[in-house]
Amino acid sequence: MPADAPTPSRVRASDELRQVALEQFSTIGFAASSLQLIADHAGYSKSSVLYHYSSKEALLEAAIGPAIDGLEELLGDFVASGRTVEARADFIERFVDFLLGNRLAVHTFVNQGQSLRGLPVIERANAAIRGLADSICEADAPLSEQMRFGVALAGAAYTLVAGATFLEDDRQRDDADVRAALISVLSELLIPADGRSTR
Amino acid sequence: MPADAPTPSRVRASDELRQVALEQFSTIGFAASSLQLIADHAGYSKSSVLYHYSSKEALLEAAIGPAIDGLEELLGDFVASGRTVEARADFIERFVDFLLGNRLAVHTFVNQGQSLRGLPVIERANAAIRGLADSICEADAPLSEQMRFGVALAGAAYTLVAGATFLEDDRQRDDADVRAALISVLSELLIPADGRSTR
DNA sequence: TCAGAAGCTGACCGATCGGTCAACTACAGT
DNA sequence: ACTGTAGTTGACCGATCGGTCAGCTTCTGA
Repeated sequence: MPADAPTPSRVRASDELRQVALEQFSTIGFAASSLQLIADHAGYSKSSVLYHYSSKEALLEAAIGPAIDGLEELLGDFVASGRTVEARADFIERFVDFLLGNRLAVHTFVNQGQSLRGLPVIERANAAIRGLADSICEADAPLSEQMRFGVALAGAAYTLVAGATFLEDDRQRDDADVRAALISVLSELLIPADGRSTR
Repeated sequence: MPADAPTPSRVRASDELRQVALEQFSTIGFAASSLQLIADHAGYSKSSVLYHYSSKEALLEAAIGPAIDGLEELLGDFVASGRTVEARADFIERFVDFLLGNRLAVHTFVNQGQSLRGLPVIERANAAIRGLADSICEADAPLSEQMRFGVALAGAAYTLVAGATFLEDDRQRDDADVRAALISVLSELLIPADGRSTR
């Protein structure tokens, strides 16, 4: 088989397993997602899962690793850019897009970042989240300012992510509408206006 | 032993176990908190845990049930009161106090409300959360308004709760300061001002 | 003194966990 | 036709899970 052929009509088994695993990890949790269950949902045997991924932890890494990469890149760019109002506005937009494009992965490492401590990939996610909080909000800022940032970021992430938990039977929103509304609310909270200052 | 004597100098074993269990459930998760682990942390045997609580699920119920009762009462009072600005302000204050007084329990059923679906006590918690979202924000409100409520409530809950996850090595905040800052931010988001309306 | 309840424990049970291993099939290159 | 490799699988392993049970102590009320 040519090396460049993307396995034309059939999806790769490893991709299938990674996607099924991500769905399980984000909905019922990593601990409760047994390899047997993932294998059943994907239509394979447990042994096949362990053939493509050397361990359950490796499967988690494959499932949420790329999203963490994206978050790290987002964080790096924001730090590199100035602390200007424009940089903030740009960051908010990219952050919302990131959330919308990585809902399941974000749900997984945000909700289980505490319980899964010790796993390298989770430590990486926690470091990124912490870096995000630190960079967007300096330590000497007043507490109400820090609280505003915390509520904005956590609220945005959890609202999207918990939409799957508590609003899933609701009519599915148009992503574009959600994006606009979320950017609006976040800007209101994070872009300095009237009396408040950036630092 | 007289029935009214509160076991004077010694704390009750069941209370001790309930507290240890709550700590474990909120930090490493319900699934990962084995009865053996809880027993070890409390200085009892696994059999003793199952003597005081008929099952692991009963232990969860004892650990987070009271907090859910409190949330339901809070919700009921808010629904009973009018939809006035004063009612909202009062609700925000009580809500923040509730979060501060039930951090571990809230952490548990907010973060694991999805993965633990099926357990009666968790269903009760999810119903309360959903009722809260529904009552504070009517379905016909504009999306940006709903998003504002979602970000506010979820952000507040998660900020306090994730403080334990990502900021625990930080110097511990004065609860009174946190309370004031959080009430300030939530009021800014939820109390209708300038152009926006209550419905 | 003694009956009995309360509290606590180790031994044990079946089920399930993550993971290993040898064997089987299908197919590519030679 | 032969060989090697990728993919897949069931059988199996030790560990741990939640839960049951019989038995041990300690104390109390009659």
